[in-house]
Amino acid sequence: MLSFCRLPIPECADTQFRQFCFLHFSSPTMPKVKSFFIKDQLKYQTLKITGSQQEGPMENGGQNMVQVQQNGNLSGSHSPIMTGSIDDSRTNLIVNYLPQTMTQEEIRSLFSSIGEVESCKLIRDKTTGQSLGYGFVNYKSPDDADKAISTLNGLRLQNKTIKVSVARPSCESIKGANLYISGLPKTMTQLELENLFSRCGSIITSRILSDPVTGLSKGVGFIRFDQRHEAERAIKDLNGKIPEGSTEAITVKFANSPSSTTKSTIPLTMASYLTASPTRRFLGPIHHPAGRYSLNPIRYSPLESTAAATGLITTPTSALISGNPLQPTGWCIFVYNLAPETEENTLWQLFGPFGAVQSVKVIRDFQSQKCKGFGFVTMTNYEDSLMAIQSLNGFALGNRILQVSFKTNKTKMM
DNA sequence: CGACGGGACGC
DNA sequence: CGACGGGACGC
Repeated sequence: MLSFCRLPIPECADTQFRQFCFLHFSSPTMPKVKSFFIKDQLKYQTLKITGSQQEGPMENGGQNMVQVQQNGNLSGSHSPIMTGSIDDSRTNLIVNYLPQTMTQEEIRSLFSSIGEVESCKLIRDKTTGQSLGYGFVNYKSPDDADKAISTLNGLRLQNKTIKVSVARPSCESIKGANLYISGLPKTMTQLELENLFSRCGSIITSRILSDPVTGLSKGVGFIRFDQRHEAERAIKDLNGKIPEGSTEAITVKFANSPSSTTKSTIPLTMASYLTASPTRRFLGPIHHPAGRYSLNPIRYSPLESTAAATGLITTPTSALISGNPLQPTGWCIFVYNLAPETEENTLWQLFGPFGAVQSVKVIRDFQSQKCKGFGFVTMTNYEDSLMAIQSLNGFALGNRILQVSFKTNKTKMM
């Protein structure tokens, strides 16, 4: 069942190279060919494995390895572990792409089959407790660590192929080096993405997100650099830049941390629940048009104060307003004729009195950071949105007359 | 008269 | 000769 072979990789005992070794098989179930390459040196070697998966590779592999072996000292010639040393640079492994359900004890059990494990830690989300899919295994002996890499790297567990490599020493400078990139051309490949960012530093991983159904790129992706300063450089160099052959500027920023990612969707959902029904109860039934706005209607819309009540009869279906499909996010309102200096707080102040406002957005020119004359406001309740539109459309803000309506589907392309 | 974003965060 | 899955650094 195991789709790996025991295969010593002496040159990978060199810490500098080991972390760049990749092992893969040509076939998931019956590997005939095993190859590896050292990314930094663009050097790789393939071992043809034709016989038994246990003995054959051991011998073949060991001989083949000698060609690239630099200072292999596999069998007994190594010095004993330094007593009292805290040097775990050769014993500490990072295990990636673990199955979601795998526990720390299962990991410990698996890796203990190689040799004595000093410590084992599965990294979990701080708040949810969910596995983050990676962990650390520290062996007592460097030889066992080597053996674990050669034996367990590439092991298929459930739907995952785990990766076992030497962990970089824990160091502040490698944290926060993961970038989130948006605005990528839909045609851009992962390789092209890496080519774009490789000038800024050493890329550890990259990824372009794609729609699981269509397989098409979502135009966003990730780049993890080796060092945080490299990521910072990439933000400076590439944020707002237009890739060659594209017309759109990309956005480069630090990626969310895993824990904040899971948190972020919950408050929005909660907000919809909390604001929707209780608020309406306080407003009273529809046939009672004297809402809170009727106390001072002239303040917002002197010309339309009586018309405001007529829109409260029914909530339209999603088909009626094309820009507002019935979505959990609410009703999106287009606000036009904003001054260049307009900021978000202006929109909050304008729309807040009409009910729950989920978000506001002032659209700005990237270069000047001045408002392009319009913005968007998303409100939770249809009735509140309608009241806000009817009241604020035509409202004089400074020396400008606002135009306020539900958002349509217009885009630059159409 | 015109004018309708950006985000998206990996199972 | 040839090449790579997927949240990669301690929550």
